Amino acid sequence: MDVAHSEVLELGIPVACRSCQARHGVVCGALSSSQLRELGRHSLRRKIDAGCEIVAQGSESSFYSNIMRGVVKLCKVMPDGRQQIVGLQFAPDFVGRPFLRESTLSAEAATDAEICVFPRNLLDRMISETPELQRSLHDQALKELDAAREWMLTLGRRTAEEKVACLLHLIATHAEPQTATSTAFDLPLSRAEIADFLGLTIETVSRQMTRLRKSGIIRIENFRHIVVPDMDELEKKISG
Amino acid sequence: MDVAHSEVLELGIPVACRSCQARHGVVCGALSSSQLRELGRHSLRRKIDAGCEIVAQGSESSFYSNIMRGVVKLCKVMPDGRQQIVGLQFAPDFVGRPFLRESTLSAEAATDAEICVFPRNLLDRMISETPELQRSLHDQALKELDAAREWMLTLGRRTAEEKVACLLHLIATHAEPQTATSTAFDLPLSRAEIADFLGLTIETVSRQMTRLRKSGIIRIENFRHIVVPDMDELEKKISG
DNA sequence: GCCGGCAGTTGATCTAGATCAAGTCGTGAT
DNA sequence: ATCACGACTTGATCTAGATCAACTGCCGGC
Repeated sequence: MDVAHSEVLELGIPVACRSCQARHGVVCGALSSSQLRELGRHSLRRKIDAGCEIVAQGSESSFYSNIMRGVVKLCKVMPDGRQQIVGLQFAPDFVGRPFLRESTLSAEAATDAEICVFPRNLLDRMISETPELQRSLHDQALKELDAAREWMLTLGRRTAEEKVACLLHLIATHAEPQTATSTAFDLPLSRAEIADFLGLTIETVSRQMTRLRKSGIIRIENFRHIVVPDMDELEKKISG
Repeated sequence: MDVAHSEVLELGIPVACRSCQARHGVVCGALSSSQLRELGRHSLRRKIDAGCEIVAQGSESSFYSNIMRGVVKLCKVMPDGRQQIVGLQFAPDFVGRPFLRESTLSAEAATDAEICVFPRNLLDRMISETPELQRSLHDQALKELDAAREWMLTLGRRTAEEKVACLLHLIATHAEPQTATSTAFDLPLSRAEIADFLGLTIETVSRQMTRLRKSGIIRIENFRHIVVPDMDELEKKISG
């Protein structure tokens, strides 16, 4: 986090400033400075290691968070162990389910991450007092809903190769482009996680990755680092 | 609609009353009587035949609606014609995408239906003026998001038989139960639509339906009418 | 430097569900 | 009554992706 842009609040916890909302999360951008100060007094900034759980499926959670850095995966698991990743979240997304205490999914850091943790009661009160905050959370919920439905199309109707291309495209759009057409990024997910996101097996994911590599659409360096020389070529694999 | 419970407003259009929100849609339940009167003055109640489109994918829509009766399906289609139903909506759900003019999906009546159509501009104004309305739409968005993610698990990780059981379960929970354990309902979707909802083909849907029939979990009368003698048995097919 | 273990790849085989091809049933028009 | 058509079912076959089984390459501990 860019400390020059943050307010350092009571307890020494940097939370956010109003002038650069995008960097600091959907929550903080919608609050007045006195609300921010109060929230900061009760919030905690935490470093999270990859793989560490933020919210557990089926548990009651007494806090919300904002992602400040890193990638968070949202998972659902069935009693028999089958697993599906139902969404990825990037900074500055909000993590938590307003208006419902029990979580129907788990949130887990996919990479090392930093989050800002808010007490649930306090934030709930602020939501009901601050239409601008309600609006900003409503807005995020709708974006997630659009993304979820787009992914339903991918899960239900695309081939394995298209699915993998979709995943690479999704992650590429959250990375800084290198030039007008090319992008490079580190995959935040293992092959097993990609499989659980796409409804495939590890082996098929691997095969489709090498297919895309052999066709020249991507380069793979050290398993996790991906180079896309031409995003248009990648998009052609998706549109169907 | 229960006319005894409605206010008949200017233009003779019955819209809603505050005392029985559930019957009349998430929008009307959150409004004051003067807002209701204003909204009613610019709203239209419409009967819609099965198959008729309410909002087209990719189009700009200048209205929202509330479902008063019937079932609405939300579809996404790919350029090459592959199709995925990404959600079903029942009365009293709200139809439309707040904060975004262009629709990324189409909404189509799955059965004969009745909807209440609101001008977009007017309702947008009311949303920004009425935290209670914002809250109620936020709440519906979150419910749809939960449902979408549950369905992602179904699409990505369940077998064909489980998928069909999930669909029947979903529709059964929106029908009036007959006794403590048994339910009966008319399917609002054709086999082709069920296939597009589950990411399967017509033939597999049909085969799995007869499998469930032969195993005694459901009875099928006249193709479209389903009897579930014991909902617990149906749920067992789902949990995995 | 060697060893063990995890993450990923690649190959051989199997199978759930797709595809192709007849069917049946029910309904509405002539 | 008969025909035509659309919605659904059923059967035979095919195939994309799953499963099973090596194998590679990297990284960390000793």
